[in-house]
Amino acid sequence: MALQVYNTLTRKKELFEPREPGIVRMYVCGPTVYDKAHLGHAMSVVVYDVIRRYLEYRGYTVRHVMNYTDVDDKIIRRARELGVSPMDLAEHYIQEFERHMRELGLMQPHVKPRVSQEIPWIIRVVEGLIEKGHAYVLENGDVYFHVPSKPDYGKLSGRSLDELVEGYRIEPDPRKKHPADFALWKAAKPGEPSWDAPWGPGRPGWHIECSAMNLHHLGEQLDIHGGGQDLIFPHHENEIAQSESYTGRAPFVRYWLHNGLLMVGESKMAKSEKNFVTIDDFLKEHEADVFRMMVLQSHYRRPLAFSDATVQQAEAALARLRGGMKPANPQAPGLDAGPAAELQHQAQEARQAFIAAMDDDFNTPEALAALFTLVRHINKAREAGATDAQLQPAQEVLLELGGVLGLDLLPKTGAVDVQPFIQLLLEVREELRKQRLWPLADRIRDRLAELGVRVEDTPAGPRWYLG
RNA sequence: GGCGGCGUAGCCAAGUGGUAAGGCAGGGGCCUGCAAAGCCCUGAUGCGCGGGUUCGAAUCCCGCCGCCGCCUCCA
Repeated sequence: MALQVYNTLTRKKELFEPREPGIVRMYVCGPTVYDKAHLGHAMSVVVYDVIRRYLEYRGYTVRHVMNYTDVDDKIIRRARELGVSPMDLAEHYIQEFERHMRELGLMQPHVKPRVSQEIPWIIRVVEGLIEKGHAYVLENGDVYFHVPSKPDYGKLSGRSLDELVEGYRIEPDPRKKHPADFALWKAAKPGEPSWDAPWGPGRPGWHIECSAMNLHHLGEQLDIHGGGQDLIFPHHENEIAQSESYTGRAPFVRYWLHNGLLMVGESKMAKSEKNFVTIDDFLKEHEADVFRMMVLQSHYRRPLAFSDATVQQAEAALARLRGGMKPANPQAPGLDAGPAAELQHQAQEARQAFIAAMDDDFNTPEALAALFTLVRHINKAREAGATDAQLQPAQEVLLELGGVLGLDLLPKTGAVDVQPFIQLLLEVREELRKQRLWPLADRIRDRLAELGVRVEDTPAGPRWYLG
């Protein structure tokens, strides 16, 4: 078995073979930092976090780059509304996004370049494109990429230039040589951030930053480029045009991965739809793994339904996975050698099924199905009287595979020193139960639950856990 | 209008030619003082609709219907 990934460029699943064996160069489009991030952004970063974790689990060394767009029309506009400097505004939201990444349990990208710090590389690429005849400078200092200079333009999004022109819903700028030409550099305007360049001061257009950052941090050709499906056109199409025209090398990207969008009812979660839930608001009500679970329960290329019901379902599913990690029943007699060995075997099968599922274009719903099956086997073994020592190997597999998905399935143990007190309370409660003083016994259980200690009675005595 | 994609049980969602995973919710049972947790059993004779190809189709082809994304900033 080998890893297969779906490539937007070819619209097929392909055998994954990085250009340099064992090394994966991966770039993911990050946010434009002009406002609070919502769950749509969170979905994207979680998807690529899982992909990276799995690649590393499979033994690849991943070099992961995610950019921050901190120079942009929207940032400038919003800063003006708020009366702050665009750079201060961007810095604020970068810090906030950094916090989100920690709260969501994401692995840190190795490099997180910002447009404002990549200007020399951007200028170098724009200059190269002008020299090679792929770009031209207007009188006012704007620089445009000339789309017809790239004959295979449209290969990613599946559009021809003719189709594009027909589809235009806005009047093309008459100064452009071709209606599809797009800005690489916008001439400086009063009150906007700008940098000097050989053809005049200004700031970069949106698409050029990713080409320049890739060149700088990953080289001329990369293995994986990810982003939301809404970035396929024009952003990624333009990125290909820029990079391949500049370097003269193709393909710029071996595997283009695009995640489906987060849906609220029938439309995508977006700022403009006013249907978004911010990451902060979600995390006030739920832990991060609930969101991750929701993302994992659907395939990354498909749209993901977001609603109160799907959140609740994810919460329940997560609790079920964690249930597999519960300890053995008190005074468990132990399993015979046969059934004990059977559990180990089932754990190995679960691992194989998990890998097979993930190898098939990161099929996380199927991978989760393997984990649920393992949980059922563990639960059965526990009910059959397995000891902790007998459960442990299978539980370690569960923990390992959950970890590959970025889930923390380990029950919270809390401070060690509270345990004697809980034990004491439970002993007292057992006495009360023996004397059939149910109201008092239930009160202890209810009060402990309020304090976050869940007590479950079993025939052999009570067990408890934090949660 | 153009391009891309989707439509699978109450909900979420895998499966892309070999006879429908998994989770949630629901029902029945076991266990239990109760509760919780867990275990067992249970749900689509059918995968938007209508044709076609095939020994065989949710999966391929054709035609409809509905929905979404992109074509303007967007993860």
